[in-house]
Amino acid sequence: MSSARPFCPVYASIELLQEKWSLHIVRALLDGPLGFNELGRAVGANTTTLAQRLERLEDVGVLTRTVHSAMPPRTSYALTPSGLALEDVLHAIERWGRAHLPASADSAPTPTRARTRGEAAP
Amino acid sequence: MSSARPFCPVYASIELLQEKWSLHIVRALLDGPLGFNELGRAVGANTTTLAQRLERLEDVGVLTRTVHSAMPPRTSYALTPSGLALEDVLHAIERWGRAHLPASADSAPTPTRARTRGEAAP
DNA sequence: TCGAGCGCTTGAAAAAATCGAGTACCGGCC
DNA sequence: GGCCGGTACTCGATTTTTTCAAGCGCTCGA
Repeated sequence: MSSARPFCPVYASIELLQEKWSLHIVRALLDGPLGFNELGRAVGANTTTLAQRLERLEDVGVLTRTVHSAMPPRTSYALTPSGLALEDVLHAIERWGRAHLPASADSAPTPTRARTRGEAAP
Repeated sequence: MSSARPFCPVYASIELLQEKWSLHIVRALLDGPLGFNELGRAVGANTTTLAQRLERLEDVGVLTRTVHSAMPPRTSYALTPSGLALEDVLHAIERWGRAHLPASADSAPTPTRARTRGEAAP
C-alpha cells in the first residue's frame, strides 16, 4: 500500500465534506437549483459562511454559480455532474442515519427543510 | 413559533460526521482497533479534539472505549456494528474522491504523516 | 538509571463560524 | 406615491470550535 503519498483523494474529500454546511448545501441542491438566500434558509446557514462555502464548492467543481441579473440580484446555484455524484454519499449517510441514530421519532412527515437551525436535544 | 422540530436523522448524521476528524477517526478504525495516541497519529489530530470527538462518537454508539489497564495506561478504541456500518459512507466518499477530485489542485494537507504541519497563512 | 511512551486534562491562543447591519434596487400592497 | 420586504452579498465584531503546549502518574526497554 502506498504510504508516502503527497495527495490522498480520500483524505482531501473528507476534509472538503467535513467543512460546515457543505454536505447540507449539496443535499439541498439535490432537489434542484436554488438562489443564495433561498439556499441559506434551506440549510440554516448564515450568509457569511454560506458565501465562503459556495465559493469553495464552486472552486472544486461541485456546483456552478449562474448570475441571471446583476440588479435586481438574481443568482442561482446548481450542482455539476461532480456534485450530483455526491448523491451516493448523501444516500449512504441517510441510510446510516435512519438506521443507527437515536430512534427518538420517525413519524415526521416533513424531515427535510431545516428552517430553524438549532441544536436539537436528542 | 411552535418549534415543529421533527428531528431529521439525516440532518443529525451530517452534523455528526461534519465535526472535524470524526470521519478520519472512523476511517482509521476500520482497519482495526487502536489506542488513543496511536489513533491520534493515524489521523493527525491533536489530543484535545481527539478526546472530545471520541467521547461524542462513543456517546452516539459508533465506537467503544475499552480500558485494558488503568495504570500503565492502555486503552483501545474499536468500532461498534453501528460504526462499522459507516464503511458504506466512507466507501462512497472514497469513490467520489477518486473520481472527481483533481489530482493537482486545492491545497490538501498531508494525509497522515510526513511533512511539517502548520501551513495556514495568517 | 534514564528517557520515552502511555491516555488524557487543563488553560490559553489561533482559526473558523456566526451575528447584525448595510448596500442598491425591484415588486407588491394600499 | 410611499412603505415594507425581498434579492445577493460584504464588512467588522462576537462567539464557538479547534489547536498548541505542557504536564500528570506510572512503567517498560535499553
